[in-house]
Amino acid sequence: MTNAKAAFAAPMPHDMQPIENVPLRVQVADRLRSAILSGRLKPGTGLVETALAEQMNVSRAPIREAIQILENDGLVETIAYKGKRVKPLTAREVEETYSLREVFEVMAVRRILENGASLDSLHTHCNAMLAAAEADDYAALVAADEAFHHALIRLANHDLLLASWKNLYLRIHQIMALRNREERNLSEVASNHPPIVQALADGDAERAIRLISDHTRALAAFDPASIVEAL
Amino acid sequence: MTNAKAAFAAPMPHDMQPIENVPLRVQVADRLRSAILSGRLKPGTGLVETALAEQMNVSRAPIREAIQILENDGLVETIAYKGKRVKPLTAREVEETYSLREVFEVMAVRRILENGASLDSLHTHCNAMLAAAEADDYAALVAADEAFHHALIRLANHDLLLASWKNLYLRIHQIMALRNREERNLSEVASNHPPIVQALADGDAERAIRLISDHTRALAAFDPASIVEAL
DNA sequence: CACTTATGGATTGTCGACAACACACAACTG
DNA sequence: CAGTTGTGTGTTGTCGACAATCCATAAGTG
Repeated sequence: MTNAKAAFAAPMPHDMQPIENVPLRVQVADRLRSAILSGRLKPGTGLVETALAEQMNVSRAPIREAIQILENDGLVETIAYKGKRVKPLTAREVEETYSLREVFEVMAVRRILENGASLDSLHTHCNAMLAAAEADDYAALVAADEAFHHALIRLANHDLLLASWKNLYLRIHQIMALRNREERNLSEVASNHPPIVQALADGDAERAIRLISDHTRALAAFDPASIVEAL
Repeated sequence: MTNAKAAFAAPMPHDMQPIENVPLRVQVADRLRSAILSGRLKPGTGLVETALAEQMNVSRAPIREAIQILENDGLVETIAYKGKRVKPLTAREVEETYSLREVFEVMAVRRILENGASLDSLHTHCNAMLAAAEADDYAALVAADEAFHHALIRLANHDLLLASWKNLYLRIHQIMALRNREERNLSEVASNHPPIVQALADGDAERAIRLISDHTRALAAFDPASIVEAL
């Protein structure tokens, strides 16, 4: 693998990674997205281009484009000549988000059973969840949970499904951040997942689908009081 | 309903509709989208901001934003500092598009059967299709077909599903435009739909789902030769 | 007082110019 | 001639300024 071209070049330290050129709009979009998904920017909050531009010390152009990116993510909405704001979350939207997610995951399960795929990654993430539950580490549990479902979708080998699921999961992130963490039993959440993997391993379509359905549906419970209504 | 405020105002001709202020970016986006969906702009075609700006006699800003809109529609892709182009259509993408559409429509059928909804609109569009087939009017048939499926999704009463379906259908438009019209029997296509409505009316979930599944799957057949490969 | 018509402030929409960047190809160097 | 370094060209990325639009509020009008 060693490239002949580099025969002359000095030995490179390993930590000299390529400096990546991140356009401003992406940096801005990432910051804003993170703020929204973490709940620091609440639904209904107005986003004013000039103000953001000044705060972040860039011109309005990248801010505009960043906001448009978030609009595509479904996190921000624009009202022409009036303003842009973090999209308010309605109870209906939450319900729809989770129901669509259920359909996506069921589709993934179907495809995995039809086409076959290694379930190793699922096992790994299951173990991570159990460990996190053991350690009473909420953040780690959530991360492992997402990793599990992400892996599940990826195993379906369907790029469009994966992209759609990722987009949908953004909102789920947001919802989870806003939800008052009426912590359900961590180990209970963790223990929900291994049976799914087992059903997949057994090739038991009906059981796998039922488990996934029940699981995603259980998460949809949402305290409407924690929804921040529109301005 | 006559508004008291308008008591003084002159009688208005009916055809004096409100002139809507369409931002340039939207006009540009609509034009470009139409060109892509109709196949006039083929996959792989490069989109150069300055050139488009000059052609359409606007500045680059609205062009940029329009292209970003199309990117969200999944019709265009950007390669940083290199260019933007109409997203190439791979056989895989086509397959994925149709398989996801199938899942969406099955979801809609399920919800309609669970929640109930008036099937009048479906009947109307069915009749339109049959009439179009009778008249051997391909364009009308395609339009009625889309209207039928659009109505089906709307009946599911799920805004997120509707939005996702619309986005997906954009690509289907494009695919149909590029496909060499190996015209299947028009009346055969038209006659596929009434049984679906009947199954819905009968509340026969399994039959309705099977019919919809078969129907969308039948449409997925695609001649790979008609795919315009990347540049 | 009911209604219409100015006015001002805030925000987005559009513009033209310049900077940053990637790529291809020419020029150089041993 | 292999490999490196410079240079040019075409494209996107960013900027600051100005125009268009909307909304709320005030001023006018009978």
